[in-house]
Parts: sequence; structure tokens; C-alpha cells
Amino acid sequence: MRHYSTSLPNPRQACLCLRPVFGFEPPEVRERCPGDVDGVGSASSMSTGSRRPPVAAGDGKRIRDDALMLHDRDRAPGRRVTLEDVARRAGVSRAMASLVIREEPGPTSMTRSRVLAAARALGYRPDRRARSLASPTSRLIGVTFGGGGRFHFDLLEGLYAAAADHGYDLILSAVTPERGEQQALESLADFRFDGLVMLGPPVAEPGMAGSIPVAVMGWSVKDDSVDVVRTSDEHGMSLAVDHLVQLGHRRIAHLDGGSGLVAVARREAYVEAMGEHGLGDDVLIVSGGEDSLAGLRAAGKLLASAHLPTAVVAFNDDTAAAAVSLFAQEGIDVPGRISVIGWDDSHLAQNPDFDLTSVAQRPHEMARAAIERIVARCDGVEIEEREVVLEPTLVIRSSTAQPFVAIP
Amino acid sequence: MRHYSTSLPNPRQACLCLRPVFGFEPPEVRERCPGDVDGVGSASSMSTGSRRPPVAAGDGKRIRDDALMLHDRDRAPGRRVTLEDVARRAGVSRAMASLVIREEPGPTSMTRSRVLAAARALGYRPDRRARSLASPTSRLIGVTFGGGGRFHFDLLEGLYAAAADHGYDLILSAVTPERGEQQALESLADFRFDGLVMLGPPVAEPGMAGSIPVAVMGWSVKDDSVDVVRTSDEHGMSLAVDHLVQLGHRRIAHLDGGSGLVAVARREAYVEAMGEHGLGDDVLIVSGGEDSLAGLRAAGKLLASAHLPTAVVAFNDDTAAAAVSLFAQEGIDVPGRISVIGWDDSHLAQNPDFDLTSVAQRPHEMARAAIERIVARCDGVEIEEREVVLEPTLVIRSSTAQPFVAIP
DNA sequence: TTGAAAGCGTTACCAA
DNA sequence: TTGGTAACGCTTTCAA
Repeated sequence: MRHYSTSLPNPRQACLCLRPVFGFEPPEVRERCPGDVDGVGSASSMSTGSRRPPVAAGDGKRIRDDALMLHDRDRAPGRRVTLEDVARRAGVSRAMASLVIREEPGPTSMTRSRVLAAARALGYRPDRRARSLASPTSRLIGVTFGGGGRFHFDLLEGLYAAAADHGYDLILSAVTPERGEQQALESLADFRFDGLVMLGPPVAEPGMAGSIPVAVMGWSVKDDSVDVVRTSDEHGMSLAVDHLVQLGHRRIAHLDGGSGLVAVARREAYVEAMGEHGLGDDVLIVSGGEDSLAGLRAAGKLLASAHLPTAVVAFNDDTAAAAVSLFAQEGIDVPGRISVIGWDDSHLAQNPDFDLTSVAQRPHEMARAAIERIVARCDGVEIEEREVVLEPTLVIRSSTAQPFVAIP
Repeated sequence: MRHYSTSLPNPRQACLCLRPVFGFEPPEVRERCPGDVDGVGSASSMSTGSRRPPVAAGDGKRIRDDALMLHDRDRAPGRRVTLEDVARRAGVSRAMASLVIREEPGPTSMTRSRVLAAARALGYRPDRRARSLASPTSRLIGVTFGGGGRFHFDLLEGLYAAAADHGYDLILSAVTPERGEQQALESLADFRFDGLVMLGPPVAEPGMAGSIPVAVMGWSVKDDSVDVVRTSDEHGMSLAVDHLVQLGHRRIAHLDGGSGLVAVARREAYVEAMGEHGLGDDVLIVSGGEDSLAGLRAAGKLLASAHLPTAVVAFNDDTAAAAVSLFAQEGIDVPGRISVIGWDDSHLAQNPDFDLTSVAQRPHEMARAAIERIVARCDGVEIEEREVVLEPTLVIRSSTAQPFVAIP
């Protein structure tokens, strides 16, 4: 009582009794949770210490009252289930239980099923902290991300899935204007991650050396100690331009994405793609940006120009959709008067109101590639090429068609 | 040698030598890092074992060779600095060093400065896993977030800062379409967080019981075991409408935010605010959404209507800016012909091209409030009210002015 | 004020 | 195959 009076003023972590969603409050004892008084060290809990070895009261050592009462029926209410609990319930040692949980070879199928049953019954979930602390590899992959919008969010989703498949967990750290990349990395490093994935914002030189596997997603980087996973902008742009040229377009404009690394790459790819079709003279770049508003303004500029092109390749779906909206507002038919191509094949492109032809990068596959890279390197596999370039595809929908105006 | 041949196939966590950004590779030894052979268990290290107790060789116990060689000069290269290292360098016990690092009272200023100096020299950073594992409170606050865009990102930034001020760390978990709230919470729970902040997406009933402090940000929730930190939509809307009415507007429309919880609240607040000014008959709600495209379309609908209002209150800055863009495109002067008010006072509102009058919720203050709540509850402080409602302010810029059309 | 030692919940080693 | 036990890096208790 003396010992615990200050250390447990309220439930906190020590009394973590969450709803069934969490799945780690054993069904058998859940009903004891709600109204229960935190009985650690209380007189009432002492009465349950029947199995407790005869220790002289006040013998000067810190008695693990709580540990001693950890028999199935006597666990402190809400106390989280540990491997120890599982092992005891299954009647095996902790080591055995550990092997079973980690699906390591060794235990007999008999042992295995007993342990598994016990774990399920108790709602056991391993403690990631203890796990990563104990093992030489933390099985934690750090992820830095910025305000990258939907696409980064999709990447995140993919990363979670891929990491889980490899038995890794993700720890995220946001990079904000106030909180630079360095700080984000430091706070991640305090968790001792095994590998790092950087989603953004795109920086020219990631602040990491080659001591730990690092993968950068979505943009290219010169530092050759990091892996790069990206979709080929060149290929994507050439798919888009090819498609339009095949339909008969020549005057194809590009609503660009501003000054970001990705925008620059796509702009250059556009120029090149046009050149390859001998359309160098028809190059028309309208400076824009990454969001719908930038797209709106760029589309406005286009409308103000003397000679409206017959097709437009936008930087992304947001800007493309904005352009389509504006065109609609102005009574300019898409694709009748002008064809529009977006990028990312996002929900916007798939939205029936827009139904945009769009260059599709598959974020989940990119994520999978990045995780596989990292995991492989963590396992000591030597990989030569530092760059994974996925080929995008062109999803053709109803925003592109043959040009209205005949080719002069 | 035998023991370690398999355990260190490649650097991994065990050889975490990062760049100076990380600040935990001691300057004095950094030059030893790159080409160094992993000397664990090598003969040379044995010569430093002077403090090693006389243990018979091969006595059947696993000897901590590496621990024994942890004198300043013999640390394994790249091995991360521990409290042990700091303590040894400062010539004190680990317990002392711990107290100093945690800024607990006890150590003399002499001890304190020695330890601090050692920590700095070695570039020490505490291991969050070990720290949270050892203490009854993990000092970890879980945060779930969704694709909430810029505003959520600003909240995140504020949360980081506020948590750090209280000595807490954040662990993030994304809620995506594929990865529900439940899964996000489970993965967080494996880190044994002390408190939880939920940023989104807004759900009617957070999947948590009252066993751990939970704060929900930005939307209201009926469950009275969670704290709610939000900005008053009622107040914000009434500021906006008041401002417009004072300028002489009567026909004030609302570009709404769709069907989200927040959008509903603002829509209702709009109706009420109009009613308070006896403008119930002038209520005009244009259904929209949360992003610029929705704003664009809503503004388009507005334009198509017979009788353009003289002012518009939008759901947020994105939709407001989209409307402004469209109006500009159509030659409708803002604020000459129509006044526009946004919400969030984001970078868009502050952008000189738009210069929007906007309802400002201060995300950093909201974040601070949420963290303070959580921390207080973690410390066992009883708090009565479960809701913190911050009053927004109206930032007046150049998108609002007196109405062009006189009141009939 | 300081230090020794026990513990947190795991993993990984060893010998049986 | 199994179980005992030493780590992991820290916090916390208790005695000096």
C-alpha cells in the first residue's frame, strides 16, 4: 500500500482495460473490469495471495505483489496480458510460448495448439516495445511523411499492408514546416527503426547516410546510398501523349505542376514526348501547380489564350478535374472540344462526373516494392540497383476523344 | 566469436551509425565508425576487461563480452550510446544519470553538469522503448489521423509541440479506407500508449472505453467518456454572418461541406445565425463538399441560379477560394459584386491572390488543449467538463465588403 | 546524495 | 523438443 499509493493515482497504462475491439481483454475476466477498484497492494487483494510463498512482511525487498497475483484468476484488473500469462495458461515455459507466437520451428504441434489456444483465450498481443528491445532487430520501419495529400495517404495504406506481411511495424513521423526532416528522423530514431521510408516532402538530399536501408518514394534522388521507388514519369507522359497523338491530336498542352521535383520531371518528359512525335513546335506549357486551384487558374490562362489546344495533359487529377470543371462552366465540351488527361488515377478520375483518362501509378505496388527492398536489405541481401521504376499504365476513360478541329 | 557469427550478418540496428543529423554518434569516436570491423568478442577487447569480475571461462553462462568492453574507447562501432555509457563517462551510477536526464530532483549540480556534459559529448538520446517499458507510464500518446488535409496536418504539428513540452512522445496511426479505426487502435495499443488523440475521420462513436484518456479533435461526440476539443462552429458562423450583416448584406448563402459531422454542424449554425438576424427567409444553402472541386461545382450552381446572393459563407478556405476563382473567371468581382468568407484561415486565405476573410480556428491552441487534457488525466487530475470549445475569430481581409446591390 | 539491484515483456542462448 | 536464464536499456525502489 505504501509502495503503490503514489505510483497508481489513476488507471493509466497499468489499468488498460479497453473495449473488445482491442481484443486483449480476456473474455473470461472482462466483466470484472468496469467497476473494479484498482486493487494492487490493497488489503482485499492480499486475500488472493494464497499461492504466495511465505515472505516476511516488510523484509526490505520490493515484493512483486502484482506478479505474485498473476494467476489466471488473480490478475490485476485491466493489466495487460503478457507472454508469461499465456505460457502459464498453456502449461509451458515462456520460451516455448515465444517460439509459438513467432511461428518459429521447434515446438510440437501439440504445444503449438495449446499455446495458441491460450493466447486466443486471453486475448494476447505482443508488446512491440519489449519485442523490439529484446531482439537485435527492432522490426520497425520508420516512415516520414508530409502534407502529400491523397496519393501519399494511399502509399501509407500500402506500406502498412506490405510491412505487416513481412512481420514489420510502421512508426510514422510527420514532417511539417515547423518540424523539419531532421527532427522527424531523430524522434523516429529513438525507437531504433531498422529501415526508413521517406514519402515527402521531396528533398534533394535525404538527411541519412547508408548505415540503414532507406527508400525514398515518388521522387528521384542523387544520393546513391538510398533506394528510390517511383513511377516512370517519362513513360507515363509518353503513354499520355501517344494516346492523344493516336487519336489525332497535335496541339497538346501541358498544365504543369509548378516547381516541385516531380513537376519538373513531368514537364521535361512532356517536352521530350512531344519532340518524339515531331511536335516540338506545338509545345505549350501552362504554368500551374499541384492543387485544383492552381489547375483552375492554369485552365483559365489557357482559355484566355488566342488559340485553344485540342488536348491537355495535366499534372495530376486534381488539376485536370479543375480544368474540366472550368471548361464545363464555360460551355466548352470535354472531350468534344478539348480532351483532358489527368495523373494518379485517383478517386477523382474514377468519379463518374469527371471520368478522366488518367495515368495510373499504383501506390500499393510502389509501397510493396519499397518495403520489400528495405526488408531485403535488413536481411543482409545485397541489391545492386538503387532504383525501382514502375511502369505506369494509362486508364482510358471518357475525357479523351478525337479532336474536334481537324488538323491543319 | 562463435556466438556472434550468425547474429550480425549485416549492420542493421546493431550498427546504427547515422549521420550527424541524428546527433547520437559521439564526435570523438565517429571517425572509427566507417571501416571498422565488428570487434565484438575479439581478443583486443579482452585487455580492457579489468573491471570484469573473475568468472571462470566457459562456466556455462553466456558472458556479456560486449557489455564488458563498453568502456569509452572500446564500444562496438556504431553501437548506440546508452545511459550506461553516459554514466561511466561521468563517473556516476546509471541511476544518477537517469535522474539527471529526466531532470528529477536529487543529484547535486556538480553531478548534474558532469552527466549533462557526458551526455552531450556522447550524443546520448534515450531509448523510448526501454524508457516506456521500464516506467509504469509509457509517456506515449497515440494519435489516429485520416486524410484530413492541411488542417489535420496543422493539428499534428501542434500536437507534436505540445506533447514534447509535457515530456510525451506521439505515436501515429493512420486510419485509411482499408485500415479501419479498430486496426489503427490495435497497432497503437501494442505500444502501450497512455492517452489517445483522435483526429479523424470523424466517427459518431469512437471505439474506445473510458479506461484511458481519449480526446477527439474537431468534432463533437456523444460518448461522455471522451474529451472533445473543438472550435465553436456556432460562434464562428455567427461571427461570419454578423460581419456580413453589419456590412449591409441580407442575401447570404452558404456553400456547405456535404454530409460530414462538421459540415452538418456548420450548416445548422448558418441557419440559426440567419434566423437570429431575422433573415430566415433568405437562407440559401448550396450543397457542396470539402475540397476545391466541390466548391467549384457549388459556386457553379450558385451562378446558374436566377438571383445571385451578395455574399457567401463557404465551408472552408478551399471551397471559398474555388468559388472566388470561378467568380473571377466569370468576371464577377469579389468583393465588388459578391463577398466571400472562408473557414480555417489557412495558407490559402492568407495567399495575397485570394486574401480571404476567414474564420480562424487556431489548430496549435486546439492541440495544446487536447494534450493538456490528456496529460492531466494521465496524472490523475479529475476534470469535470468533457468538452473544450475554443472561440474562433474572424480574420477580415479583402474578400468582403459592402454589398453592391442595395437592399430591396 | 549516491549506488546496487530488481523489474518491464520480450528474444535468444544454452544445456538438458 | 523443452525450460532456464541472460540480455535489451531503461526506471524505480531501497539501503547506505
